[in-house]
Amino acid sequence: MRKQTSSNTINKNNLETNCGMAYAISVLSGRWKQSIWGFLLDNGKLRYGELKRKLIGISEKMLINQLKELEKDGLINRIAHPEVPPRVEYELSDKGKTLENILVLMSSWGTKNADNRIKT
Amino acid sequence: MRKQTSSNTINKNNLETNCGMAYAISVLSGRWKQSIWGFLLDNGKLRYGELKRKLIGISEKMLINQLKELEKDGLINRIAHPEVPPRVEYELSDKGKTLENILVLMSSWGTKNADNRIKT
DNA sequence: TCAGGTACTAACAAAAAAGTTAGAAATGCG
DNA sequence: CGCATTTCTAACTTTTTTGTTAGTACCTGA
Repeated sequence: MRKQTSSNTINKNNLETNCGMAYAISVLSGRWKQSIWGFLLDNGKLRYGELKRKLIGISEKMLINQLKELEKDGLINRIAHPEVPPRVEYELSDKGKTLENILVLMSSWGTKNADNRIKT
Repeated sequence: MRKQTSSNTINKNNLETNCGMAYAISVLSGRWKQSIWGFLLDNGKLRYGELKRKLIGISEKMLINQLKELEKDGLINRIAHPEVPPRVEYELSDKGKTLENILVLMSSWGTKNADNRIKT
């Protein structure tokens, strides 16, 4: 899908491979990823449908999409039970859990600083 | 420019206003912002042209664009000297500097974890 | 007077991200 | 059989982000 030769993609890859900070931000940068991460931290395992109910406003496409990316980046585990109707659970992986310290800091930085924002 | 009623924008705003974590990530999420932040941390003040030379591959439009956003979010200060030819310096604001702890953590998390990435 | 350096701006185009809508597979149950 | 349940796909559109290219304004100094 993605054109690997566009200068857009080239620049992005350079930054991500050269800089751990950029990589860290990139794995958390989807519109819904932080929320998903937070719900999984609070709840342990959650089924697809439970996540959908918690993430108010998300579409099925975006939910799958964000879950797939988080899984690809190794932050979550997908546990599929071979049943019908299907039952799929998601949970933070060990790698995903190692973000906790950082994200707690970011969260408190954010709530402390968001109000200082200069309005447009 | 931006349509404030699209569900895209609504979702984005909801997440950013409800969650400090999302706000923190959003102010750092431009393609070049982390690099700009890093150079300003290392160098103190930098002129527009100096930044441009350091940010290899950036276009003038993107440089201005990212600087304007960082300024709007209060992370950097813009110091314009009334001279000809113009001289404009950028530096981290106090608010911008408060991100240092977090970004150092993120950076080391990133370099530690980027290799574990599951390739496509 | 006119090129040169500096920090931008504007108009447009391409690419990526997000959203919408419709539907598919698989099986148990009435 | 036909329907419900659950987790996803696929095709398509809209919105946002990023990139390209060509300028501009200003004074200085030759």
